[in-house]
Amino acid sequence: MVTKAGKAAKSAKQVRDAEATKIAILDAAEAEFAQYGLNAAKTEEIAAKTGVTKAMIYYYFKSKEDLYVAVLERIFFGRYMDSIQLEALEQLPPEQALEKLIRRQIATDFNYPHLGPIQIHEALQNQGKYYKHVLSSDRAQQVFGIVTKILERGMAEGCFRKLHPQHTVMNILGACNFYFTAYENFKYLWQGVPLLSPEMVEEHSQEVVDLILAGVRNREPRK
Amino acid sequence: MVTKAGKAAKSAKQVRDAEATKIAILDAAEAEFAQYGLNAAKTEEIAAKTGVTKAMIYYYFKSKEDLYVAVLERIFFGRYMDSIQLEALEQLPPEQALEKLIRRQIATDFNYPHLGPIQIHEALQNQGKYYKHVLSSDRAQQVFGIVTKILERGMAEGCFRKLHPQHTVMNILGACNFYFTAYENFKYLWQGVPLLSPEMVEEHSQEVVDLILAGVRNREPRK
DNA sequence: GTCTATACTTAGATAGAC
DNA sequence: GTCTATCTAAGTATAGAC
Repeated sequence: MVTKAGKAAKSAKQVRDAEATKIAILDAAEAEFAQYGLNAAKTEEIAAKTGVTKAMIYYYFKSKEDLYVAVLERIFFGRYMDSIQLEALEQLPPEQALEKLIRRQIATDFNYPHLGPIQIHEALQNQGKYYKHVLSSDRAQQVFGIVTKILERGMAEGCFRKLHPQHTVMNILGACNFYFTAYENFKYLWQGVPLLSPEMVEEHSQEVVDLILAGVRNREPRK
Repeated sequence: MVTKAGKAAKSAKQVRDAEATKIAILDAAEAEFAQYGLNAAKTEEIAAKTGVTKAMIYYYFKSKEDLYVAVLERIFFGRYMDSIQLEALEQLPPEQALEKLIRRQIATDFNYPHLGPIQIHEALQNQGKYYKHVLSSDRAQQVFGIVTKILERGMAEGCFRKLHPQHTVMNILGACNFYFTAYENFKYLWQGVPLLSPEMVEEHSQEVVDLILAGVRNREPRK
């Protein structure tokens, strides 16, 4: 998502504003890295999209690698974490918590379309090397632990059947994210289906919620 | 997956064998494109992995782009299609067909670890441009149509609840594939869990089968 | 803080010998 | 069919003027 501050600053040309320029570069870099990943992204392109010269990138971020790390951290801590709001789910009944989690995950994928692609490129191209310190941070461990806890609580209370929490977390995220990740291929398979329209995304949410909730629900509740 | 013919030919050095060299190049290119995608892949690296010089790549394939297309076609028509065997599922009862489909999809992901990454890079980096003619081919349309038909048959027969077939196809594929795609990131989140061991992949299969079958099953069958 | 110009490096592609 | 050498383009990064 393009930050307003960034856009505004660079459209009113030649205004010297360090913070705005930095943000504009981060915004452009985010889009470039989302499409190409660290290795195929070009600083030239990032500069062009930003509306500044390449030299500015190196002035503010020292190297392409450093810029990449800055983008990774901003999108995870500054976007994903704020948007997914996992803490708020801890107090809800397991089924409600799971439904909200799914809806928020999909809304986040839709609102921040660069998030998923950046994470995938990082996994495939760099084997998570630059993402390691993000995901092994206390904050990330704690927040993802909440999802596992929701599933365990559901099993303990008897509303969820016996599940492997870690597998289930991945399967849920897979169902949420694949839709967006694979969209550009599937549009050729299902020509004419407007997969990325808001209506279809809403349909997607509902389908995932129905599928997953039915998939985890315990059909033989204790007496 | 590295083709035997390719390996063998290039380990017995300097044997002039056009077909074997071509296969060896395709094998190396497949691995390189799986990690980096078209744009970040380097012909230099492909040549080094193959054990031949860069010039050979251009002798056999004319350009990096042409080599990429050759890899895409081979992995889809020559690997995926043979491995997934969708035609064999048409006659089975819907639930059995769906279970087999999931198990085969995951086995295919495991046996051909380059397949998923190549497809994803193609979607993200090139918006499916080079994959278009593959996925809009009669063969692909027909084969993926089988999956949709299995779901529709299940609904017609009353064993599946009301589903949107296209969403369901994507959600199933997402649950199957995300495990492998995101592995390199999740290993940092769940340190010590051997996600890619054969035992865990078997567990993954079982979890997805259980989740999806429970998720689509009709709980109020007609009388 | 921003630009222009440029050094340095790598990667795609080809020519020509063997 | 394979290699060495090389051309050319593109990309990362820096120096220095404004």
